[in-house]
Amino acid sequence: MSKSSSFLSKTEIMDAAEQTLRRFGPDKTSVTDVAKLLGVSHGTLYRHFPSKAALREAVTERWLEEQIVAPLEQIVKAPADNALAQLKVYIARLIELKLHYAEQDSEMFKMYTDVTMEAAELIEVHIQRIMEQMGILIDRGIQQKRIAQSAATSSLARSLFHATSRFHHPAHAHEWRSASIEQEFEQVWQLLEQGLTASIH
Amino acid sequence: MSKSSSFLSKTEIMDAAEQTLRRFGPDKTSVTDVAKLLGVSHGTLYRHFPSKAALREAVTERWLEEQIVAPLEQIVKAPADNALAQLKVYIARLIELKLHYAEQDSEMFKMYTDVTMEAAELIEVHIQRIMEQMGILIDRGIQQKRIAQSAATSSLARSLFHATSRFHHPAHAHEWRSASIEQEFEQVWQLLEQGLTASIH
DNA sequence: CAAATGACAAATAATATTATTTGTCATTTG
DNA sequence: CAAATGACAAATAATATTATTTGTCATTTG
Repeated sequence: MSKSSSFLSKTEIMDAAEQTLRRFGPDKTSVTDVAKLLGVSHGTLYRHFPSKAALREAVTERWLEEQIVAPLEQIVKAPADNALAQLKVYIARLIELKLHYAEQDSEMFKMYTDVTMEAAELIEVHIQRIMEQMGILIDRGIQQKRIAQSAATSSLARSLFHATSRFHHPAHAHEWRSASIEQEFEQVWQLLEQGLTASIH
Repeated sequence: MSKSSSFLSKTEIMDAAEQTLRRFGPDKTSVTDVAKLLGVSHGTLYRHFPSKAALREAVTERWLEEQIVAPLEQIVKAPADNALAQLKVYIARLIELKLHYAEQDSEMFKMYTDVTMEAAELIEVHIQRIMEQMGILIDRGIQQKRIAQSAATSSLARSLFHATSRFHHPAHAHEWRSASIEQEFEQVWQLLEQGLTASIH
């Protein structure tokens, strides 16, 4: 992780912070550890981030964008003749990604879980991003006459997000080990899908 | 809290434990504190409960039964010409009760939150109780042709429980302060209700 | 003799002490 | 002169030490 330019950039600091977080976990990484990895004094980091919390949040925000929102954007961008099926794929993928990172990138997932408790604003923005993506799929479904226009798109997106919280909210991560969790989502989805299509079939 | 009979009963111990939990909170109450309140040696309590965890769980189980399940049973028992509306009242009341105790009986609610993390079995039994009650209302709704028999009653009950987790699971308690929480439930319910009634209207 | 006691060891928690970390800012460096 | 440094105080965390709590069981009590 040698610096490419003469001056230290936010990105370089965030890269080093992420690496340190993965190694020591969010409880054990200090600003000093990150500075040590970069070969600079810890005071330098305070010229780029106003506080440790700001650095943690910046790293988490980027992680969410790259690891969760970007892969989901692929689904939204892909052409689909059945937007309702696509919406299910979208939500199933959201759940799958959360489960995957909870297991495979546990320290960064813990960081994200911590930030969820502390930085409500950042998380609200992230949820907003997810709901916007879902909104696109819902609108597409309405145009295809596969989803009934029973409420505003944004309300529907929010309701779908909340109704599936158990499957993607980090507070429930320990419940994801259950053998029946996939089946449980499947059944919740059946109910929601019937709600979305009501008065069409 | 003077003992009514010559021998110490489980109930007396649980009463004293509940009183102590309310006063000191689940983190600060020791078995010795409970024994002190009863005027007995702490060893005596171990003749009635195998461990502190068992006592905590017994108290929580009783609390859930009395404070949550019993009031809900009133709704289930009441005669209703519209079982679907009754089902909504049931779930709204479940949410209202959780919110009420989170605010008004915070130490016992904290005890319940702790137990939810530790004693999965006890909580699974409690959820089972709730789902049985919901099952009765769902069956009633099917008979009244207000709910479509799209899946097994127990599956529907479980799905409704999971889809509304955000509003009654203690891990979300801090989110219940949001001003829009009631409206959010209202919208999730609209979607679920349309799912439940699909192919009837 | 069933119920309760209380002395005891091991585990856990609380407190006191020491070490690290966070955040600032006057000074240094390229 | 913008960027980085490093000395410093205050806040926080880690460790060591002491006190309490948990759980057991041989003995006592009504």
